[in-house]
Amino acid sequence: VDPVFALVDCNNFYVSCERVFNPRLEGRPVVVLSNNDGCAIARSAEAKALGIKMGAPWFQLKDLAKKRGLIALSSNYALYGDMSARVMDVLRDFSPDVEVYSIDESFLQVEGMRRLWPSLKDMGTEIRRRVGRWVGLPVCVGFGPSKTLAKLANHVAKKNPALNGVCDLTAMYPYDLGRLLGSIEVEEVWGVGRRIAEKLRSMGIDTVQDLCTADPKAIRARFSVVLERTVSELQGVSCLALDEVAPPKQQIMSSKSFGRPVLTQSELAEAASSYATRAAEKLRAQQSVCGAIYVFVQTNRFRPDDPQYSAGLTIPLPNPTGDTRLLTGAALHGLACLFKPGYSYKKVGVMLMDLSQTAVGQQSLFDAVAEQSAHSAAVMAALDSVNKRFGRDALFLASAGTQKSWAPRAEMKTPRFTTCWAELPVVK
DNA sequence: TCTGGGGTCCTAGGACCC
DNA sequence: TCTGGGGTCCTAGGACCC
Repeated sequence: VDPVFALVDCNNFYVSCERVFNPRLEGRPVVVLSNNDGCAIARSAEAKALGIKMGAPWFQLKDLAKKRGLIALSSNYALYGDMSARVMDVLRDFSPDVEVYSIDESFLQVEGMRRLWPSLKDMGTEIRRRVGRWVGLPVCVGFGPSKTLAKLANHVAKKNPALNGVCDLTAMYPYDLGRLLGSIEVEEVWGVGRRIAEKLRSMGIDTVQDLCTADPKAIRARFSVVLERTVSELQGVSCLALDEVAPPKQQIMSSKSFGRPVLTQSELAEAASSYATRAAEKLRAQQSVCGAIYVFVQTNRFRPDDPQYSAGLTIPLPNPTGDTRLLTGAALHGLACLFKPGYSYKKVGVMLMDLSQTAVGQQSLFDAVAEQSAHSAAVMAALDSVNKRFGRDALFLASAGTQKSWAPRAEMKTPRFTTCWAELPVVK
């Protein structure tokens, strides 16, 4: 049986999540901002109509807020993560084979389920209806014989209101499909970014159809095996399999911009300790340990007249560990080496590298080290269970600080409506 | 005053090995 | 005239994704 993939993608996901709990946002231009209230990373249709670009800095949009009633909200990841999980649960009713590709989109493999429906179009329409009714979010559905074509179908569904949010490329005649692909710019293809699009255009490949009919070997020679695969996928040959279980991450990063300039080593250290703690939690959640930690600091590159400084340092760990105390200690040691007074710092971050799975961890040659690491794992298990029960950071290292006056700004954040008892919506 | 934070994969080139 | 050749591992840099 030929594979059929569906790509289900939520429309303006973060904005749509906010609208579920604040219907007054319907019909109005709304953007959700990145961390530190920096850039617009989600836009309602009305905001797009005002000409607001993806990634536009908020300080440049404030004028629109005054004059055109643009509403900006800080990002609320607790809310979006929970809404995402609800959507994915609904999707699992339509196929057992689901790959959660990002917070707002999933691939489904549906060839085994299609006979339950008169057509794929009907299946897609029901997916839309059910996610809309049960979760409250609008989605679009694209079907294709490969993941790349399913992605493209989703794009077509989004751009053509007449399709009512569902596009099935598998049902099209080759001639019509060719005409359709010929009307879409090549950069809309999944895996073709700005640089590759530029190079393709210089070769006379402007539309998706041009890329689809290109010679795969020539593409491989001038680009790489990745783009060659993309061409095959566009031709309807599925090369990318559904990945149902996400493999453990190979590196874990935690870093954020400061809400204000930071000058002192002690404040940088609080932030580094906080981010090392967060990264270590993610590390343990995927049953990994890490063999090295990278710490970096940066000044504000958008202020070229200020003295600039950017540096990083990798600290190898003598024994792989997931212990917040050891990782924080290493991070702070690195920071002490990096810190130079007299600069106005904008960001600090840590990256955990050289990860391995706890179960296959190499045993230490020395009994004392093995004993220590067993003790450390027990302490971390206790720490994680306390924080799971009483809330994040119920128990934390004092080095992370208590005031955190350097914390990123989030001045327009909505409540955690679905994940925090104290912040449940109230109906009056 | 004010400009995000995560990730992945591939390639090229050098070191090194037999 | 006439430099071997094949392989692995590592790193840096570049491209992409959301």
